[in-house]
Amino acid sequence: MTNHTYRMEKQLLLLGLIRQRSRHGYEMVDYIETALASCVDLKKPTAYFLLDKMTATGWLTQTDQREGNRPSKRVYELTPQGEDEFQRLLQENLATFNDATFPGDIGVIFADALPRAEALELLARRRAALIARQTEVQAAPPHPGVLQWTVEHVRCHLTADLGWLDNVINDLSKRGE
Amino acid sequence: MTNHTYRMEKQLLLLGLIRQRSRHGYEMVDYIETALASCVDLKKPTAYFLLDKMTATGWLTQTDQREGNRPSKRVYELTPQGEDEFQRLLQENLATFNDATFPGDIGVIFADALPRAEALELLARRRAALIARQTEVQAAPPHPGVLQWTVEHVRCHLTADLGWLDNVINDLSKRGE
DNA sequence: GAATGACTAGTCAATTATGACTAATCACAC
DNA sequence: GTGTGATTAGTCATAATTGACTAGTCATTC
Repeated sequence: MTNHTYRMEKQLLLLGLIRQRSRHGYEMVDYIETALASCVDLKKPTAYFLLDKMTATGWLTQTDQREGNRPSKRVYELTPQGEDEFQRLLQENLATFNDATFPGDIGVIFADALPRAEALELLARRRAALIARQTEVQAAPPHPGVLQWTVEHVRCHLTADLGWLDNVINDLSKRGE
Repeated sequence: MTNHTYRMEKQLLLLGLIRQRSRHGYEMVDYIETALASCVDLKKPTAYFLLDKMTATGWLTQTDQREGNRPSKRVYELTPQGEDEFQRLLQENLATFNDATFPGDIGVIFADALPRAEALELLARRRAALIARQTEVQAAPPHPGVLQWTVEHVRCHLTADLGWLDNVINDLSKRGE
């Protein structure tokens, strides 16, 4: 009855955040979209969907907290089963290696459908976007604790990517000389 | 009326393959799952779905070819509008930089929920899987033409990833000394 | 000649994900 | 006092994707 569907990482992430301390939805979604965008892509409706599903399964509890007249917060907490599931997902995640896919390679594969000069110009734009991203990451304030690792991860892949892209551009511009 | 849905790369890929020469479905799906797995994740039902949709939109034509008693092949060909769309998608793909996401980072973020020795052992397994993948890629026969670039891409990201992972393992094993 | 596996076609129900929307409260600027 | 934007909640129709299945032919092996 293992649950291979509903990409586990998303559930792991939500469970992990709630485990650190009880949280409410908006807070998590906000945090994920800002601090953790480099790890997963998780939008609000999906988050609420998973949160409800995990509550139904018995991994979470929901409690409405109302402070003054503010719209009420729905606070999520981990149940013992939730903790078990968290442990399981965490172990699996840590032990597994997933390699990335590179949708950008598809364009490269078909690049010779374009005049070479045009392809090179478009790739130059891609390169500029990569550099911009790199600058952005370098300029970001240091992230606290473990998050530093995620930033480092992005940084090192950007560097690798730039090297590869420069090779591609170089090869392409030399072709047929 | 641009079509941002149905992740463009998948359409670009199908259009590009059909553009090279007319193809039938099985052939493409097979090729994508073996040679192009590092670029996209595209399963059969999705492929047929997109192929039908693009035919309905007028980018492709379908012709059934029957040789002898063999089950018929459905051969796809590009229409002029298909060619236009291919050009558009190709230009966009080449000019765009997309950074990867790293679902594996989620586990790392929560690694201290586990005894350190256990976390390290699990990460060692991840590392072994990465190395295995690396060996596999190195051992693969040289790919023809442009596909070499995609292999190179994977290779360089695996190297980067290994470096990062070793840092993480190292940091983690030193913590609290 | 029976079985197996590669080649070819698909389908369908179910799962997974999101864009775009509504709604309410509060703090602050103008 | 009137906006405007942040904070909190969500929903719903639709899009996107896939696992698991059916179905037929051909070549080859036992």
